[in-house]
Amino acid sequence: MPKSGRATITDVAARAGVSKTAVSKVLNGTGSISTATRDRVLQAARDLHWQPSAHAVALRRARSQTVALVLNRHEAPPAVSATTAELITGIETTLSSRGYGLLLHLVDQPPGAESEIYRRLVDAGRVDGAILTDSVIGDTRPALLRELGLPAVLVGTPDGDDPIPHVRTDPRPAIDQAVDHLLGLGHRRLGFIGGPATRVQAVRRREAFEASVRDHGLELGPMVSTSYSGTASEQVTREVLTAPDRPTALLYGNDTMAIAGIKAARDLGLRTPGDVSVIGAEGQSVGQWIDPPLTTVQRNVVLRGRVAAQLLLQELGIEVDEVRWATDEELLVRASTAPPPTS
Amino acid sequence: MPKSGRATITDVAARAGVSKTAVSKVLNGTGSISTATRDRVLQAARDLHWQPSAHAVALRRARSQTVALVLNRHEAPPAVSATTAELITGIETTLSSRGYGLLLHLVDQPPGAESEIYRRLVDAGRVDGAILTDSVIGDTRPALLRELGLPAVLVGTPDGDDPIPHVRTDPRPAIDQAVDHLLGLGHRRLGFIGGPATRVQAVRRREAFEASVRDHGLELGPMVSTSYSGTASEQVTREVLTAPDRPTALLYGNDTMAIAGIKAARDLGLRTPGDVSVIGAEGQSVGQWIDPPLTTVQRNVVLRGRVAAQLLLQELGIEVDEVRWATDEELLVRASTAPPPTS
DNA sequence: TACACCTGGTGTACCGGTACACTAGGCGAG
DNA sequence: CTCGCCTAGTGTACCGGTACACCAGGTGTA
Repeated sequence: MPKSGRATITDVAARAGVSKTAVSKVLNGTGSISTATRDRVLQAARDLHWQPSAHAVALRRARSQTVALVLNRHEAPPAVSATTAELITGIETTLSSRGYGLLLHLVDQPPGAESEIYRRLVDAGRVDGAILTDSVIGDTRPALLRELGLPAVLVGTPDGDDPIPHVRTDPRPAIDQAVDHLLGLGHRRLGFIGGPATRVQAVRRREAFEASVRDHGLELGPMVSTSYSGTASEQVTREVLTAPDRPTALLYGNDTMAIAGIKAARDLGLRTPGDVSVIGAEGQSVGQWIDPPLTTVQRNVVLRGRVAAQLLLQELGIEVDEVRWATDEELLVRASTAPPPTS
Repeated sequence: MPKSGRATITDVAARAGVSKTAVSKVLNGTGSISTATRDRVLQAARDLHWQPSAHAVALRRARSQTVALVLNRHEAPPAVSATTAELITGIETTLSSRGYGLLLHLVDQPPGAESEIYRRLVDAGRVDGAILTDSVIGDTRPALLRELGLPAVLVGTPDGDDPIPHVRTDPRPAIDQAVDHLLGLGHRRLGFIGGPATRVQAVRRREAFEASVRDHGLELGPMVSTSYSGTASEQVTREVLTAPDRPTALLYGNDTMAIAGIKAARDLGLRTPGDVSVIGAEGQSVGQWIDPPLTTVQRNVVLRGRVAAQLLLQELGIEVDEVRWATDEELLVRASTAPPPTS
């Protein structure tokens, strides 16, 4: 008779008339068990709604089947942004298909001070691995996690030549597409308003832009690094557009910045794309509804999350489908870019 | 000598020269322990970087200190939307301040088919409670979770008079603010383009709008329920604006819908707010950068998440600060609303 | 003086699984 | 016929904590 409360392996064993060990073997497919017994056990398990206790298994195996995603909300108040949300989607989908859980953690301290968080997570044995994002210059997390013995994967570009497994996109091809596109339209003076100089991704992108412009035989226009927010972008854009010799086209670090930039231009009496062309990044869906529809460097963040999770599972010794990863960026031309004004 | 691998309670006990029981008592503040012993134990624990094994504790106590958030990505491909992201921020912040973890789960099946997910989570003892969102008409989840004995809290409005604890905002006050605002500008014919009729929140909002319009002594304009997406909104808006006797102002179910609506109007040659006034909902930050800046019914989703988590902790028997909750909606007037055209 | 009671501990079973050692019986080879 | 080996299991220690029973010694009280 199934009593109240959750069923245990002992209940299942009793109902099937076998030992606990037999049940365990059936469940894990280890050892040898006759088909008849197997079926009886499986039936008993179904009858009793039995699921092995995640904690008992974790305790015995010293494996929690859980992965941590620690997000830093120190610099960006909306810790979980729309992009992060997509990332989570990709990660979780892959993880759960392999029976892994995703433990989400938000941190308020500045990066680096998070070390205590990771240490706790590891010491308490809550997670088997971690996924990192938003790598910064001089990031200490990869080294910390190696020291703690916690497998980890970085979504983005590692700082320096840190050997942490990662999912990175070379920013150059998409930047080239954008620059080609603008040159094709007749632009000769391009500006760049990217993310903060503390972030590896932002720095690499900026470098790629510089290189691309030079390789095209152009002079560099204004280049600014600022926070990934609309507010910062609006202000910086105003400065860039009021300075002498203003650029006729602007590349931004993300779509929010680009949209805020368009507003800054508008406030100055400059039309987009008539007076200034604008290119965003990330490809959030809202870009297609605004006026003008935003030309942007689209990025497949869900895929990025999926690949990161696969990489981590691989790191944990789980069999996964072959991981293929080339790039996920592509220029999506809409209407915020046009030939420059004929001065 | 601290050996390799994680320290256990036995290591700490040995180092402090006491029994495991003593260490446990110190840690949990149960039983009586002299100050001297207490200090020795605490010191030993620090020395060894000891954190009690989450799984051992969970196994013994039959409590996992973890809460599930199951998101349904069946109807809305970007399972984790920007709004959901804010919700998560609120939930996680509160949870982790009490030592609780947040386990995130995405589901692809239609609502209802998720029951298997919850059952598994419960049977495996992975979580102590759950937070639900996006309640639908005829939602079976609250009943299911009651049957499973899993404490749960709903973010949103329960269907019918389901007794599930919840965080709900009466849509009426904010709708009244919006309607007052529009009437004050001189509008007399208002349209409503809201979320799908399957969603409780969307239905209540629509009812509130109807009631508000009637109570103001106006005739009802066109009212449409559609999916919470820009694509759907764009199409529906076009239909509403091309039908005879078109409204001069439109209320939307969220900001994305509103922004897509503005585009639809623009494509028809109608200016916002000159020809049609538009009001969004949710108050995503992008609304402030677009042209025109979006008037919207702002909502404090982070706070909503915080309160939901508090409620759940309370349900779990944890002491929490007094939970105060009144409403979190307010009309934020920007520039997408203006007097109607003088025909 | 005897007894109850409090303080500050110790010893051990147990939570629900898994790993490993071990065994009974059947069968093929020498 | 005997041995070895394979199949299909059983028995039990153990993972790292917590709960509960118990105990020594000091103090208060009748």
